Amino acid sequence: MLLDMRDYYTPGEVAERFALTLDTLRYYEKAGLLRRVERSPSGHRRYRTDDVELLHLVRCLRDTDMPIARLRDFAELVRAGDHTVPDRVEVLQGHQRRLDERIAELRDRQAVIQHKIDYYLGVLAERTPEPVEETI
Amino acid sequence: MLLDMRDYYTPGEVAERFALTLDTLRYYEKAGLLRRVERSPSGHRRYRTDDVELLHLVRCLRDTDMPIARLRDFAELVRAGDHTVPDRVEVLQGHQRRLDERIAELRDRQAVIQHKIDYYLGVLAERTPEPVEETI
DNA sequence: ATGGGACCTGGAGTGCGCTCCAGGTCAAGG
DNA sequence: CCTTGACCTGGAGCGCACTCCAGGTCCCAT
Repeated sequence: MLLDMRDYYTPGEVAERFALTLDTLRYYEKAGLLRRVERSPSGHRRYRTDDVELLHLVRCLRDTDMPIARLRDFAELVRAGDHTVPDRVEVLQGHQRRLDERIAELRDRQAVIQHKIDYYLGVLAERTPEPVEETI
Repeated sequence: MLLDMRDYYTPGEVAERFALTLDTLRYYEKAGLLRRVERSPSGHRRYRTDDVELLHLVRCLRDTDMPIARLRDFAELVRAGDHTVPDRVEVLQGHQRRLDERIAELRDRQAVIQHKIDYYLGVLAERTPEPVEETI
């Protein structure tokens, strides 16, 4: 049962894993979100563990609306070497802060919307003046 | 001290109140998010309390990423009359549900990002092996 | 009467993040 | 040998939500 110990992943595998299209994957590379990915002799991409890990983070950051431009800046820090770790931390912490704010905003807006729903439900209750059912 | 009891608002006032541009305000009207707004004899828009209230809700829904198309559908329900209140409730409740999901997703992603931050902080701590300061 | 400011119109332009396409290469299986 | 499928390229196109613009009107204060 030949365990497949390849040390790389094909574009199809990576795309599926992160629920991205091949186009998006290539777009991210062009945009500088990934380093220039390795190739097989035939020119097909080979994603290394490093790429996949970075892509995992990229996915999280995109899912939370970090713009491509900021992601590229972050990726450049990664490529620049270990001495940029403090800068990377700062970028990520800034993002977390913005996320906290965004979540708080969503909650606030939700409250306003809930008021409207409750108002509507009140209107409905009035319109159908169903007698309160009493348990004897 | 002549209290200004106008029963309408100018475009400028409305735009400022909701932090929208005049262009966006007109765009929303064209897009069907507001009913065709009244005009002064000179052709300038006059927003009524109704418009302002709807716009307030529209603002909340846009701030929480409801697409323009769905907002237009909602606005059409509003225009269609009181019998659509149950439908409106359903639209709003559906949106609340999606918001709950979105918030949950943001939190999940935040956790992943926090792991990365912690990992980086670990790397940094190792690199500068500061002796633990002990309180005597 | 003149200048400024708020507003009007229709339509073009922008930025973002993909998404699609035509035409091509390569490797494996029947 | 031929087909199939996975992948390649550069570049065009798309959907969304605005945003900007030129050229115009109206009204009020100096």
